[in-house]
Amino acid sequence: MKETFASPPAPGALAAKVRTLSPSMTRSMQRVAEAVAGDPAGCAALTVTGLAELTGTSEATVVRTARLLGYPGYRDLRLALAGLAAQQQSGRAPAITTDIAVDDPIADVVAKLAYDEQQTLADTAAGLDTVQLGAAVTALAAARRTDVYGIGASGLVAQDLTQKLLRIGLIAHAPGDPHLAVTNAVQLRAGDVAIAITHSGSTGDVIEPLRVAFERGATTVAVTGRPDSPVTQYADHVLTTSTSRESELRPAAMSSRTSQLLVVDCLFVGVAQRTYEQAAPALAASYEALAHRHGARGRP
Amino acid sequence: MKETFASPPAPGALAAKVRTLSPSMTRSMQRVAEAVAGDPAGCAALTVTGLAELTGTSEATVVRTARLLGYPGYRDLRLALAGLAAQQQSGRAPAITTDIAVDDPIADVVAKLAYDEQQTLADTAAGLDTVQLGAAVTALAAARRTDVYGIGASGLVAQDLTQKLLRIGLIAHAPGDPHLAVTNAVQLRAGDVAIAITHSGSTGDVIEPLRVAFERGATTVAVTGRPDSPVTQYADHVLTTSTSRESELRPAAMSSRTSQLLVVDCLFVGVAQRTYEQAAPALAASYEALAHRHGARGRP
DNA sequence: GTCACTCATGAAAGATATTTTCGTTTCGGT
DNA sequence: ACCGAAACGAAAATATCTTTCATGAGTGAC
Repeated sequence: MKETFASPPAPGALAAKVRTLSPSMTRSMQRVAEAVAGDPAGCAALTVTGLAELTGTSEATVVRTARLLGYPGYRDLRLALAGLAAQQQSGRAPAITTDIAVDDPIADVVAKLAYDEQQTLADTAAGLDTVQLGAAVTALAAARRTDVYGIGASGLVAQDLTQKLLRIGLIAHAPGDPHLAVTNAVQLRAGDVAIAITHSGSTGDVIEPLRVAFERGATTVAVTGRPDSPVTQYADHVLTTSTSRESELRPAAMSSRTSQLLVVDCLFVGVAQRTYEQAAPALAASYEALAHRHGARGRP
Repeated sequence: MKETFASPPAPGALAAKVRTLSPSMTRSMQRVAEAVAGDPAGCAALTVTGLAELTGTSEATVVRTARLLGYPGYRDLRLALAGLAAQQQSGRAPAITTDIAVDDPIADVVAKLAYDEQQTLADTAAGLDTVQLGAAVTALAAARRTDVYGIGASGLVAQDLTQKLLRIGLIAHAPGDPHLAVTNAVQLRAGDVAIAITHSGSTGDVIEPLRVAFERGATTVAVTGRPDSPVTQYADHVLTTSTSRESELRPAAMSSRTSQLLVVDCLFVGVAQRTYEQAAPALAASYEALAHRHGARGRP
């Protein structure tokens, strides 16, 4: 075996090459070349024998055609064809810009959702004020205790942040009940931190505890999609999340959640960096504990 | 669980799949998988024998690895590799991510986190089995009631899904307590749906209620990063989430959550499509209700 | 420690796919 | 009608891929 390295198969050039070489081809070869140019993806799935049958010719002719097109043999033509097919496929992506429709096939739904969330992440990262973020991180790292307020979908984000902070040894709460939240907020004082998470910035149940914390002298942070909304009134630092367009089938909650989670992750990693000496072993310990638990229960 | 491998050869998902399946691979297979993920273009140019030599293993091992990655044999893996190589060549980012370091400035943290999560989303979307997803959606749309099980970070995802399903008028629960979960599971019967969300696939507290639901005849769905893990044993449909590599400052929970949320969103939108007549007014109604609430309390 | 057992592994046999060879067919010119 | 050249495909030869099977390394029980 020699394993010849053919000239780079020049992706899009195939159709052109077929046209150029067509005159110098015999009838059978033209049939093969046509099939290949017409449906690269389909042909890539066929063996020599398969392609020979499809075009009503023989294996030998297929190989001859491959040679004429500049490849050492059919095997290499096939590889090039697969590459071409993949490129074509990926080029056919921009159907994504449209909204999700009721009759979209499930594969499109996946693609569109993924794309939208990626977009949301990019927007959020671009729009995040790193100065405010840094200030919030500093406050968190030094806090005696931290409260995180959120309701509904944002409540889950609040809990997510709380879980993470607990993992690195900080004291954090995410009261689920609005009354409990206010009760908690009353306990805060200077040096503590309160974080309110609300997309609209107008959720009374979340604004209220933040206001209390603010008045008690705690450092307050608002994570909201509306930097001009009521909640910012009581926030020392405002972190803006991004809102991509919503639609009937894609409620705003979906993208705001993605955005909020990115912000929350940034807060977490920032704090973990600042408190590395304490955070690293704490993280390792909680990881260990869970691993054992899984080992013990998972595989009987 | 049946469906040992039914994964469609989804081109972009390869690196992710390697990462996902790596734990269940033997040493030699890992060497092969690594080579393939590391240099798709180079490997596409090699025959089985060549790749076996390169990785210091045997042809048999190479074929075995190809199988594990979801292809019928090496030939098909090679074809997919060629496709991948072509895509990379045509201007797709090589995906070089440096880990987050302790002394990274906060702006870098934001950028890296956003990029990683975007990557995770892309991987998940590419690796999601739309057939399984469709089946799960169908079951959900027709379910009398739905239970969603999850613990820790995955518990929040479970709640997120539950909240969404409730919004479109379905009956869904996400019991937080493991005992409560089992108690709930006992109530399920044929036609109902149980969904287990667990990254490791080995969380006993989540497997147990799913097993109960499974035995009661409910349709069971597992959302997990490990398609070969114990939880899939009791799952009619397995939805695989993607795992990007974790690091000290970036626990696995972070990217698995992103991935899980995408899957959950897909489920939700899929169900909303199928039950559009019912879902659309329900969504509108809940939107209305919240808007009034914000208006009333937000602006005093 | 030893034994029995499982499982990963590669050598080689077996099956396919590709390439080459070679004889037949076709076609244009005389 | 006959000749020669080129096209073509059947089948042999080769390369490549897949499967089988024996071996040995690792693991847990005793």
